[in-house]
Amino acid sequence: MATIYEVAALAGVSPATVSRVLNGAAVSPEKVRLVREAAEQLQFTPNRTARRLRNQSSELIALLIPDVENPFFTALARGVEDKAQAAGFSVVLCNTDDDPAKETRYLDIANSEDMAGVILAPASEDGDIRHVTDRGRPVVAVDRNTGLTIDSVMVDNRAAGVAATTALFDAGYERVACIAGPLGLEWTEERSLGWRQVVSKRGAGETIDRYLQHANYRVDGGRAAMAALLALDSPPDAVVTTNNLMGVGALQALSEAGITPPDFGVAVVGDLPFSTLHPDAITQVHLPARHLGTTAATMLLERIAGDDQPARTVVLRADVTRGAARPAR
Amino acid sequence: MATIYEVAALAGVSPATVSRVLNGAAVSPEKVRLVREAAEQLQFTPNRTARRLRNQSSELIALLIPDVENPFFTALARGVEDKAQAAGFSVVLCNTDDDPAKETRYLDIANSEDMAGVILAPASEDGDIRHVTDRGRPVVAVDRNTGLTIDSVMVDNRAAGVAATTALFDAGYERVACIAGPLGLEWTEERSLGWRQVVSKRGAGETIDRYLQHANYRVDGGRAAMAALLALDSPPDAVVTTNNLMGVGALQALSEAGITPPDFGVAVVGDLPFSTLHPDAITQVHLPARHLGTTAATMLLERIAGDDQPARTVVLRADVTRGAARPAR
DNA sequence: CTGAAAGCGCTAACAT
DNA sequence: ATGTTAGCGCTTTCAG
Repeated sequence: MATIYEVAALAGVSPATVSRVLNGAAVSPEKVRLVREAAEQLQFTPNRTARRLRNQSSELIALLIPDVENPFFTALARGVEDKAQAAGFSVVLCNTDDDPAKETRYLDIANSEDMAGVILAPASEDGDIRHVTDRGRPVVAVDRNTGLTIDSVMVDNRAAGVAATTALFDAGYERVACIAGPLGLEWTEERSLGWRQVVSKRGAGETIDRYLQHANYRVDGGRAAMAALLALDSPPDAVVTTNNLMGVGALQALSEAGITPPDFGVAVVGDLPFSTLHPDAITQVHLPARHLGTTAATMLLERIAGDDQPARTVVLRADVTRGAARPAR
Repeated sequence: MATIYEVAALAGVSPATVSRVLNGAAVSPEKVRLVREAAEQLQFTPNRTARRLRNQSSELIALLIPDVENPFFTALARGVEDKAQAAGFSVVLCNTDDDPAKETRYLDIANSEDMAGVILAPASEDGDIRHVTDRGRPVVAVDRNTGLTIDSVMVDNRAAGVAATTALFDAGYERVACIAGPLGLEWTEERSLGWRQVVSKRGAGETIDRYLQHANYRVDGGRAAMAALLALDSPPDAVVTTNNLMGVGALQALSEAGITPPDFGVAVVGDLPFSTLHPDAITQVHLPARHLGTTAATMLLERIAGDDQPARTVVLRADVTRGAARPAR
């Protein structure tokens, strides 16, 4: 790797001048040319490590998500990347696996790597985010809340749950169950509260609790929960899942039982990734994953640029694609 | 951020000793204790930037993939991450969008960030990989070939195409079409050559070319190509798609036309992500995505550790899950 | 075993 | 407008 000293020597100027040319400070056109030629000739690329050590900051944004294999988060990542790229920043994607320890580890790395900022889908509400914010490094929470008052971009989870459930009742289903994630995770609890809210008005009141299943929030969890629901004495005729992956699992279980929507109503909070079903067989509450990402990135970039207004919370709304009506029996 | 100077001062030793403690060099037990306590008290985290500038190397691995939203590549990424984590390395995921310019940009970054190595699913066969290898930084190619003789981990694409096509003929289909990616991409051409090879033996010879569709290799491409095939005078009764995403598109187009496998045979090279279809309705040639990642990471880590044997190429095999037989008419 | 000091490549005062 | 120089935080000779 050539250094600015070598470039300077070849161009017959001082290293400082080379640095100035690189950073667009005032230099005579003549020397600019000389430096550019020398840099070209030596295939010079500035050493980011040295620059960073000097500047105590980099053009790197850390994006911490629970799972790169979940399309919701990859879409979000795409949104972040688009905005970041355009502003000259690179994004470092980190998998936390929803493990607070891994999250902490990555936050420490963000610090010791002098990253410009962090976008975080928090694994828990009480992570070590202060380590980062205390050092003046901006952090934006996305999709999930933190205990701290920092910028955040959320989805109206309650409304999403309500919308999914309402769509099913409107389509003529009467016994609407819910497959929710584990207790204690705010996003899934909110969505299932939305379900409960609608069911308590429009459903057959006494069956509410039997119709609420908690599962791990992945495909296998959704599948198991759906199987359990189908095995009930008086099974539901429709189901809401509080995320995309459990939706896939539920549909798999239905398919294995020989049941096809809309014979059984299905509403998913989230987008069914790569679905090969007929588009309006089911109801989808589309979460604005990518938009979540672009919004978070925009806010973070503002903070990086020095904006220090009070913490903001943006709540994005999901929009619904309603599935077909329940077929007559 | 506390520095080793502050730790040293607090512990009453020299910065060099602090460094030694951190790096496990020989230091008297007494001072080790002193240093550890001081570090603890100051919440000291070593500055990676400074360390890297000094050492000219980091514990960062760059992973360049065309698309984070493609489950094949996220599975691969998981594989890389697992191995890397275990060895104390962090993985930086970079999206190239199959754009050689972006690829070059990221390779430059890998250089100027002093990354330990690069795992690359190349966007083209003649990228600027030399920039990196010339600097002695190890690079492992994965999933696709480069022009250079470097370590690589591949899939037997031809065999995958053969396996997919054979499964369809064996299941009783007679007019097997192929939806391939754009011309000029080796991986998809190889897979479609596998198809051609089988069809020329077992198929109705004269229709080969009409049954070969080229599409962009994403969902919409597969869908359009499938629609085109269905509109032919004598349409096929089965189709092979050369990747996962086009498989999804093809299934969508079939579903829109009211056709359900196995009434129409479908074989996909790659895994159908999050499929809600009945598991054996279609044939899948499972590409060992994760294994590709772990293998590449293992090879890269060996190189990083100093291994300098000649370049190796590992070819992994796909295994097939056969779909149902064609129903009698 | 330990400390002093140089230097990784770059940038930002400070001079000129 | 340009050159000189110090220093970002760390590791590693080199002395002792």
